[in-house]
Amino acid sequence: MAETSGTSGNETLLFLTDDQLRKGIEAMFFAYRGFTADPDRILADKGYGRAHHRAIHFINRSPGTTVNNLLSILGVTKQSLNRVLRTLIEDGLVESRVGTRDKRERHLFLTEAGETLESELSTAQRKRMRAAFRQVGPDAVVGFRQVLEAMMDRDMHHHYARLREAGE
Amino acid sequence: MAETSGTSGNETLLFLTDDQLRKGIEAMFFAYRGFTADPDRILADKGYGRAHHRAIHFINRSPGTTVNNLLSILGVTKQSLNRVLRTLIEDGLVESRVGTRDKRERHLFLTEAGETLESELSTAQRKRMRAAFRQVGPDAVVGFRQVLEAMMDRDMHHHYARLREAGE
DNA sequence: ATTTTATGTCAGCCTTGTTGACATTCCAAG
DNA sequence: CTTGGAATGTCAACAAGGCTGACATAAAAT
Repeated sequence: MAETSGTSGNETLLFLTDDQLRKGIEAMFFAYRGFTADPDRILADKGYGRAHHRAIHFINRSPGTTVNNLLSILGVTKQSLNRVLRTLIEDGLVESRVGTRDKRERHLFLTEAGETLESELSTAQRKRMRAAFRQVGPDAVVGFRQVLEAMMDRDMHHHYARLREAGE
Repeated sequence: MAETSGTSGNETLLFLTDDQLRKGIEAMFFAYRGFTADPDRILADKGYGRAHHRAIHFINRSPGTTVNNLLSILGVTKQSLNRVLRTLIEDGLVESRVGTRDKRERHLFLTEAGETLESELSTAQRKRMRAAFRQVGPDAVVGFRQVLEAMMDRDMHHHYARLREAGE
């Protein structure tokens, strides 16, 4: 969090041609496909989709999170998330506990089975990320993260930073 | 193409914790949302989706490309692409010419209206990419592209490289 | 000439996004 | 206390864009 503070002086008048920018755009497109490819394969076997993966990931990251909190992270409607959550709960991967302080809220947890799937998915995804990071070296990794952070919307960066706090 | 040649010696035994990798994964997730946000808004107004954007982008990149070539780039089924192409053709954004040498093929071109929309979309997307690149500086940009390339599947990297040739 | 292959189209299904209507719970104002 | 509004979660129905299967046509092979 220290190194990304503000627009600190590096407004080095860069000549960025449309070509350079377009390469970045296309790289982003093709890389994202690779990024999701391994989890997608695993999920397809079990009858789930990418939406299930996202839910599982962020429930694992913040056990006990509420549906509403999850909604603002995922940026979908509650109705859309609800469908996914319902199947995960029915299948025994996620547990939904009614809030004690506020009974309107549902707090979400992964069951053991849920943690097993989460582990399988994130292991596959980390494996690819690790290979890429190793291939290019630590400086490139820093640059990678800097650009991605600069590309996020403000509120997404907020969620990203809050998750980082917790994990660090 | 010169600087990315092979696994050249930088296999520097990196200690990559699961935490570091997960940060990369989450950065990728949140950043991709930002990456598509501006075009998505423009498209929604006109009744199109992200799939239309992808088709328009790559037709613009390779005018006269065939449906089959587009398919392998986009990585979807021809039936799925066909639905999108049909609406674009009906709406007069894309022109489909039957091949002269091989009459089975359809060659795809943007019409003037298609080029107008393409320009609107790519201008918005480049604007965000440019802002991000400027914010973080040229070294970070290099690292960004290196990681993304290392994350692509082999065949996607192939398409990426072929497009780069043409644009350079 | 007839079969096989390549390419593109049409029909129908599934996931996952959307909006609208609604039930429950909490809280604040009367 | 009760009543009206806000917050939260659920149910229903629809749209976009993936998918597979069946099929038409053109080219190539036998």
